Amino acid sequence: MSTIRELAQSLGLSITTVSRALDDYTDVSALTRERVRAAAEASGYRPNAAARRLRRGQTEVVTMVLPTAHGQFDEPLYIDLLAAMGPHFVKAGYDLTLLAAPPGDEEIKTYRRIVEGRRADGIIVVRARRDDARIRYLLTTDMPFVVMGRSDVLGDYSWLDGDGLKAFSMATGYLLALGHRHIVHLAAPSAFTFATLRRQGFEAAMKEAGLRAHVIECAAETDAAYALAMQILADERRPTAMLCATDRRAYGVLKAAKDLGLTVPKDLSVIGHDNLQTSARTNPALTTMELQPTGTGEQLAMMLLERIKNPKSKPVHAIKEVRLIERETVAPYKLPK
Amino acid sequence: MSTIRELAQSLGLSITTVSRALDDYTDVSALTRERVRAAAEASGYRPNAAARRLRRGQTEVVTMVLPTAHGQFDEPLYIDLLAAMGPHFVKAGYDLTLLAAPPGDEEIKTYRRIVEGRRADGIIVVRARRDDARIRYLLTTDMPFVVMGRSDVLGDYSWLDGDGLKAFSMATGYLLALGHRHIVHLAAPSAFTFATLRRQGFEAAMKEAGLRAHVIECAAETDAAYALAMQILADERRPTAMLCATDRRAYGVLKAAKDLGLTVPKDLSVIGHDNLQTSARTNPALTTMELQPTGTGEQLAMMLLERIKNPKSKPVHAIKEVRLIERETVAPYKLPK
DNA sequence: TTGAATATCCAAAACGTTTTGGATATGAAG
DNA sequence: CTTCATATCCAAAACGTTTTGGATATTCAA
Repeated sequence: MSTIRELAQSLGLSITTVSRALDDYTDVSALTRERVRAAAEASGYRPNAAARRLRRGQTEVVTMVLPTAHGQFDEPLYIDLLAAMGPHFVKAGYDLTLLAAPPGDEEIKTYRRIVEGRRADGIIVVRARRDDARIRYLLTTDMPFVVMGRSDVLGDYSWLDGDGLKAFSMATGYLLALGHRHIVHLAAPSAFTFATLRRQGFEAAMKEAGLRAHVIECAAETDAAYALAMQILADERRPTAMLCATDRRAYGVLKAAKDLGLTVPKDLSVIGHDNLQTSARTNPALTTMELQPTGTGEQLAMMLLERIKNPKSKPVHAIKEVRLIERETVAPYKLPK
Repeated sequence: MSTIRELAQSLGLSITTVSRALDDYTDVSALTRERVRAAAEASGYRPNAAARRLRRGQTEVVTMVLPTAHGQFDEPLYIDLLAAMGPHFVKAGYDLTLLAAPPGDEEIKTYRRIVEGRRADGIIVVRARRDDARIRYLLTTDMPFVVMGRSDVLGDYSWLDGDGLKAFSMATGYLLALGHRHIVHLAAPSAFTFATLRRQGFEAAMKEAGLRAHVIECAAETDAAYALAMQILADERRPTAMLCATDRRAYGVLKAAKDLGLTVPKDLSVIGHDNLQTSARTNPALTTMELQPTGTGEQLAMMLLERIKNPKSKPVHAIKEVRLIERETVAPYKLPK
């Protein structure tokens, strides 16, 4: 229960001097500074966070709001991101707060609570949507924020995204080079920007090869992908390869193939995207794509810290390369005898 | 940038009355209360969190510190826990802050920072150790906390744990009933309480059956389990079943079996514990044990809220049942011809 | 009509910092 | 001996709430 007042009293100094000594001001003598330092250390004094925040007008907190469908953090991807950003915020003196909010009304309310109650100095918005109410709202406030993913919302804000278009174009090219001609793209709902970009990459590559681009939209859940894949793969004119917008969708495809007695990759090649931890351990191990997660977290953290420190600075946009991770779910297409 | 002062001024009321109106005090008339409410709603007024925290002496924040080896949140288990607790804290008006700290000096420093800087009203300690410096430290403070797992540290504090002893005793009995006689238990380091309990469960069941209990200690990482399993399973007198302290260790065993050309479960039965999301998707799907995650999160949240609200109340201890999830990695033992 | 009870309001203090705007002493320069 | 710069310190204000301890009307009972 030690306050700066008690500490000052025990040293026979004013609280002003103690405060300034601890904060490296030049108008306190080296001797006094050391004396104060030692006493603070010994008594375990630490400034009351609420008082300092009130006076300074900043919270030393950044918040990430996870969009979550049923009260669950269902995206391991964002947990990894969180993990990667954590240390950088800590080093800069910020706590990282995590909140979950279901999309819709509740989501914007959560953002308002943070902004209006001044509960954070900055916000990380993840899983950008093409028309994103969160971004639209934040642009009307002076709360610094960065976005993971791209959005169609216009305005000056920093964002970072993987190059989904190029990645899916390359992955398609990879399958084409292996002889596949009938490829189905299991896409995410077009409300998400990443879905559109990945789809465009697929379509561009197929078009260039003079082939028809077969796209099927699919909800995020593995079960939804499973149900869809069961239909697609039951057809005798089934595709020889499926390019999935996400790993979770790929899991559904893998399960459907297994249940239909198809061998992956002999009968069907599968590619995902995200490189979730699980993907290395599916059997066979999933061939997928990933945006280097650690570098990304650091970059995103730095982008936000810059926005906080210097709100007038020019927002930054970064498109990061996505790399293909070849594992065991892709094989050359062989004509059935 | 709206403050209670501005709101009061615009209404021609004192800030006292506005504050009390918003907080449902009885000494403000119904008419005034409604007027204040409406104005607050319209102007988007929300109390400044720092000011309210300073005055009230509470932070409306609870913190969970994840022990993390290399700056990574490596335990999906605790993420699920976090997800389960989140909504309950939100409902009670608390923000959930997440911090990561590597075990050792840095870990205690992180706890000191929270306690001494009054950065939280309560703390959730996870992955309890037999001699746990975090618990020892927290017991010297007046910070409310709850522990996930058991510890040998004596003192009055609330904790919740799965019944690992019974679970591993039952699982061993299950394998014995299927005819297995040569079972190896891949244990966690004995510094963790859960490791000791699970081991005791295994040993008790083996002893009752008059068999030798073969225990091998193994680091948490899948790779460590893999290396150990490669040795154990290469022996021609290899076990017919392996009971693993955690799913992550079981993954290593599964991989080793595959690399050695052994078929699971025909040649080797494997059981894990935790039921990580991934475990349902290994091939074959892992038979494992789990402590109901959602109920656990809620219970833990309630325990902490109770400690915060009523620090003098008697701490609570809960041992929750663990259930076996039968999937595809266990089969009866058949004599080789 | 008077006194007490009740209803409704508010001024000022307090929470623990950081920062503003000096005050005082010392030394150097003229 | 002044004057000015410099070094070192500090009292008081401010941040935006909540709470304490009344103050003022109004109503009711006698």
